[in-house]
Amino acid sequence: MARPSHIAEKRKALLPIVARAFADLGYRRTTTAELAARCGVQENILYRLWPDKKAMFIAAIDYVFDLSMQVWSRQLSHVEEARSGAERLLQYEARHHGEHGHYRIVFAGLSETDDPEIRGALAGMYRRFHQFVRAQVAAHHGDRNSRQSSRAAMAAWALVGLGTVANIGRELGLLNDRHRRRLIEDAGQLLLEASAQ
Amino acid sequence: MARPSHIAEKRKALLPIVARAFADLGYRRTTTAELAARCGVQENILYRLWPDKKAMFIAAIDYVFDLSMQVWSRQLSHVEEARSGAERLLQYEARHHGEHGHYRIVFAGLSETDDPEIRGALAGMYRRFHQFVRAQVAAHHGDRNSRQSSRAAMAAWALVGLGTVANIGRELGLLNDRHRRRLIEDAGQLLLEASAQ
DNA sequence: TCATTATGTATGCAGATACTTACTTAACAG
DNA sequence: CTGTTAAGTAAGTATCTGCATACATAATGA
Repeated sequence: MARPSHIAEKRKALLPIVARAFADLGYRRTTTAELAARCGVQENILYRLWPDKKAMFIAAIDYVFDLSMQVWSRQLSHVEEARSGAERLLQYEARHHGEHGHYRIVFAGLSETDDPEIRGALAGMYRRFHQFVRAQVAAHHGDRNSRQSSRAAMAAWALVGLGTVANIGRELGLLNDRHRRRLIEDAGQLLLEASAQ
Repeated sequence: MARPSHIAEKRKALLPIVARAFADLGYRRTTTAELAARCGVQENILYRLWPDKKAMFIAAIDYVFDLSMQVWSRQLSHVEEARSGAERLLQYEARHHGEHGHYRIVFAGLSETDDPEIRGALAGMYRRFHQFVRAQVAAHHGDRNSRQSSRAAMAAWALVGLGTVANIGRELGLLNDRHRRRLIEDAGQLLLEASAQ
């Protein structure tokens, strides 16, 4: 009939702003009024794009995951024989880890883990994240898609932990850029090598 | 004059309850009304013990740190020559890591890191925590109080990260007890050994 | 005993906060 | 042109929240 909906595009356009708000303020302090103001719209418009505030938050979680996946696969697509994908990602992260502050959304979510929907979104996100890292580790070890060793899985979790503590250290001013970089590079390499059976 | 104050004792008595509330609910959702109800007192009584809600939260942060320090030093006091302190702590954590859910207070705090007081409390807590782990790692490496190597510092951060990701994995149901235990034991041992120069 | 101070109860309040309602305006298909 | 529906504006509401106040009671030292 009349006037096609542009809801999907609008969602896509506002999502980065919404995600930044949640990253800046955490879940509770990010009020719907604040979100609307940052987006330059009225609150009810946000409620036409998402059913409630929780859905906006979950969309933000998915957004930051998709974004870092995008960045990482771009990094992997640069064909280079000298280093494995894992090594290239490690080097990239050593330089750019967490520079957008998006991980703060994860911390915010981890304070709301008794909500089953938020918990589910976070769990799925971590699962996919870990799966990706684990595949890179396994490839580095030379396992070609065969049943991946549980050592690779363990190393992948440890690497995720490394990234997390690097973020915490940055956030709290306990690790400067140089230290953080060395931490990720050295400990990362160590985990990568030492876990190779 | 008249009637001595028991404020310090009351604070001490209520602190575990306050800490649990923050761990269960995060910072914002833990209302002063909720705190009062859990403590079985009226709100204004809490405000006689601490100047404001933020102070209650910071007290909770310190409390969980003191508590785990207490547990750890008890673990270290069991004299045993076969294993280093680091190894004993690792083994203990592999079995009991995060079982009180207190680390959720940290996640809550990390969502409020733009508040300078909370950030300061968290940073101090992490600093002392890391310092402790680092000393254990250095001792394991045989460095007897001399200038501790930066490798020990790095390994200590990685170990803290390991604990963090183990907590996240537990919280989100991504790591069961068995996996979490193996992760801490194996990756922990690996970090301990491989970082020894 | 009495002045002083801790402890406890009840209630108040100004400003959020998530979400809604009522209504106007503008785009597009037929 | 026109009927339909999306996009936008403005204001409202019920409830919550951190914190304050007013007042009664009880313990204690002098």
